[in-house]
Amino acid sequence: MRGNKMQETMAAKAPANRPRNKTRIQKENEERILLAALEVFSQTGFHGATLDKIASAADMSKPNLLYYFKNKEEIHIALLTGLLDVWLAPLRAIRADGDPATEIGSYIRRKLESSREYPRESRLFANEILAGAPHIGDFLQSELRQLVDEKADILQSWIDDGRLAPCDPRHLLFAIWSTTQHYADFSVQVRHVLRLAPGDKSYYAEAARMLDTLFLGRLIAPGTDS
Amino acid sequence: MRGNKMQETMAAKAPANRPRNKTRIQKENEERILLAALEVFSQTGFHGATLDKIASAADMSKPNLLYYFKNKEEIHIALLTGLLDVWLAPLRAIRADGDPATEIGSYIRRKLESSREYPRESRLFANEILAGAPHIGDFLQSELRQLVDEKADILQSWIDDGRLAPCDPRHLLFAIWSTTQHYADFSVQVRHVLRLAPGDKSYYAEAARMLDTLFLGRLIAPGTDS
DNA sequence: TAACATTTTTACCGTTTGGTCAAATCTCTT
DNA sequence: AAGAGATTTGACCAAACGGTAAAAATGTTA
Repeated sequence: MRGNKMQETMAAKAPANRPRNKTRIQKENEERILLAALEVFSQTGFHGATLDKIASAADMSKPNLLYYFKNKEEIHIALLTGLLDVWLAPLRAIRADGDPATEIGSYIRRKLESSREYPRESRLFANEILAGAPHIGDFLQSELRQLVDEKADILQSWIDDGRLAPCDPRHLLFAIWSTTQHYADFSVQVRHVLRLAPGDKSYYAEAARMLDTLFLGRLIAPGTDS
Repeated sequence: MRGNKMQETMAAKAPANRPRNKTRIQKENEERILLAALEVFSQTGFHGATLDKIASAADMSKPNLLYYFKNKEEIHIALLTGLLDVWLAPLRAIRADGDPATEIGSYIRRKLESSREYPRESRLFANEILAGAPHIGDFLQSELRQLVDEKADILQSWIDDGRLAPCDPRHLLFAIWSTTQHYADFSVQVRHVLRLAPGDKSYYAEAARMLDTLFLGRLIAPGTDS
């Protein structure tokens, strides 16, 4: 078939296609678009975001935006997939040969840090899960589940050794995820309850103390059985 | 002014108006609409929900739906405001004269029960907060904050009495909210990690055990300092 | 059952939105 | 400086969306 030349031409015309080195402009603009899209998606969710909003946030015309990403969903997926490794990184760092308290404490600190440094990413992720994970169902079933299995085994071994209270390791992870991400995803509520101005992140220090008490110390004083 | 008759006529024509007893049909249909809207809003968020979807879920034509609620936002607000009391109820029930472990344990159980029984409501609420609470900002600043202040005082008195570990009471509440609501809001993720089928809620038993260990027991075994 | 109010439907409208297309402009290499 | 390819733009479109108006149908009540 004499489609060879055809393919070359195609690849040159459409930048999002097959392996063809990216131009300087391509790299710059894709970056700009993703940054703008993160802002917009994390504020209004997938359906609330419009291509016009993203384009104007990226200081770019809508057709130009669509020159780099073929539709709205592709931008969303690009953002999410770029996110997943960041999301998993703190979990990956848990070591089997460490001390339970140290490892769990470090994990909590990393997740909390992640919430403080990347609240938009956290909200993007939360939105996706809330919506039923239409785009990252595969990730949840494969990469995430496998890594959780792996780390749950480590936690289980600590339980078996009597160094950790008997509990379902996966639910322990759920508790860490929810408490740490809460400060990014529900920051509006947190701020209203604490009477803080928008953008004030001073509550993270107290949050860290609370989570240390909760996960590493004990909350209820002994000898207070009713 | 001879506008009296005018007012009466107005009130009769527009059902959503001033105090005029609701018809049987009005009560039925408003209920149907709110139920359908809860389903749709909780699945796709405010922007993802369309009047057509809600109408068809309520088995009703769109103009007919708009005969009962004047626009999309009004339906959303009606749902949310109906929700807030339910959301606060478990917190209200905390008693100052109770035992810390008992009170906190009961509170957790009530919140967890709420997540299991009303996951759609929980997701609706989560969506609203995630979006920056555009419709319930007032609630957060007034009712919620006041009640939290009140209950935080109770927790603080327990801390002062040495019956509860020193910690910021508000952050303790955050931890309870996040961990319990996580099972409703992030159920997709929970199910994927646990390899459960959609609709399977069997994980709530284990969740309750985990949260008891976390909040009422101690997670890290003593004497394991590194 | 007649009169009146309530409810439902049909047909429609303006706007927003995701997306296309071809022409124009810019950039880079030779 | 010229030519090829990459990028940007303006003009446009069909579908979806939120919402309206008025007539038709139904329910209620005296």
